[in-house]
Amino acid sequence: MLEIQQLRTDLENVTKTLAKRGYVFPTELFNSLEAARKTIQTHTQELQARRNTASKQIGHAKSKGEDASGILAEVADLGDALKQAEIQLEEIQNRLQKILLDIPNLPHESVPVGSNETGNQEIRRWGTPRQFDFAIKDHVSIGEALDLLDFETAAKLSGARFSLMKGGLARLHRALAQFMLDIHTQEHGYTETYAPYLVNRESLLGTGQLPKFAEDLFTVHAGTGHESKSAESNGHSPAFYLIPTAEVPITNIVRDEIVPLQSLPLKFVAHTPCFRSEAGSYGRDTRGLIRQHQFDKVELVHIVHPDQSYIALEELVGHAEKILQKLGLPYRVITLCTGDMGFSAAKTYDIEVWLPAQNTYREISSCSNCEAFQARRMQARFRNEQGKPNLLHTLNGSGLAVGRTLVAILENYQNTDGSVSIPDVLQPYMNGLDQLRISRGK
RNA sequence: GGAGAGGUACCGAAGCGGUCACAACGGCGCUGACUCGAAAUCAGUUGGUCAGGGUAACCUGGCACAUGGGUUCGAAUCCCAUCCUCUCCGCCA
Repeated sequence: MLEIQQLRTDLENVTKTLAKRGYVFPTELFNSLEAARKTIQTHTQELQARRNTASKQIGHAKSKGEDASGILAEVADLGDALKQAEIQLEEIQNRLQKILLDIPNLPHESVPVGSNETGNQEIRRWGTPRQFDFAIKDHVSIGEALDLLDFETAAKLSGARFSLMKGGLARLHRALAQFMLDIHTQEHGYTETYAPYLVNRESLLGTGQLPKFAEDLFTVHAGTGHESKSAESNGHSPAFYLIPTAEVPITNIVRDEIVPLQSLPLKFVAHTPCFRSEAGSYGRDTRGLIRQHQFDKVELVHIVHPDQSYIALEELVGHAEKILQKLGLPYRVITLCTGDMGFSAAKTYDIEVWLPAQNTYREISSCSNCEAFQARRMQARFRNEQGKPNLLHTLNGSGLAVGRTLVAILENYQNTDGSVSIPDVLQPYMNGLDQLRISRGK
């Protein structure tokens, strides 16, 4: 959410900056609502002030045993007028609030301007893609040939865009998450957290997934015990939402809080499943583990002093990169352009890992500085040097998406005989196993 | 699921129809005194949010007693609904 003050005083610049990311600000609507708000709010507050003084006078008079009927008569029709004004004001405020909640964050000045992913800027590469002297397979073929990956059964259990992993692959998946958590807690100073996978509406409003992106989320309704009478069909609002990323519960830790200055920065890491409906992505990445309704992610969140957030963003990307370096997976880092950034971000770096079967780099992490955008929605504050509450800055980034990292390992570490080597750093997590290979029935 | 207690500022907590929300009383924070300095002690003081006005420090007013309704000239206080926390019982991985 942007600061409404900024819209009032600097609307021209704000709309210009928003236009860079393709957002058309409803200037006329906003201005007319603002004008109405101003008169109605002033009027309402005047009526309230009159009611307050009159009531106080009545109280004084009655306590002294004097006659208050004069003032009572004076105030008789104030109630109706006030109620009407309050209703009007609330309606206007709601409409303004709705506009405000729909406006994306302002891009930082360092963000390249562009309308889509072609405007993104590569800023560095690490590692050299391996040269294969045999015909390489993609991760689906590799996993299925090893009898460790089974999409058909997953479809039977749940439907499309779900996966079933077994044996060494399931273990490798677990190993990756453990490895990432260990590095981030032991080497990068994060606090490990375990958080709810179901969250309420307020949390999603706080981080910006709601109200605009409801169709991307899975909802959970409280059970009635009767399938036919499920609350869903009654049109009740959902009791919970499945988290699309751990960013939601973790960032909302500081919602409605005033954090003491000396406890900053807060750095949290969490390994959670993520649930996304992937509405609007039909036909894209339908094969394999790249785009699933359910996937695991290790998420990094920073809660920082506003002066520190761009330093923190560089650190955050570095922490995610470290994982890929330790795994020996080639990657590149790109700065998303204004048109390709997410709703809440002021600046985003994507890390893309090399996938040989696709002969390209694919997103494996997205690291964003949201500045005060989420903090303003959440009323997440700290007590500043002067002892006054100030909005925090929030950042989040994947460190990393576990499923996609698994894909990268399968493809980059595949061998000519169909086996897959396990990176050295993961072997301790695999009970010393150094390869995934055919072993029937296991 | 049953019974009870509770949700008031940064924290603890009093208030239980008007003169205690300009929120008592503690703590915390800040300022000053004492001290070489600190601790302790003593004194003072502030604390959320929105609007209007002002370059500004500030001024004026509104809102905020879990949330949303209701009763009333007036609600933290009375009534209704919902959420959450705690204690006990039951059930349970």
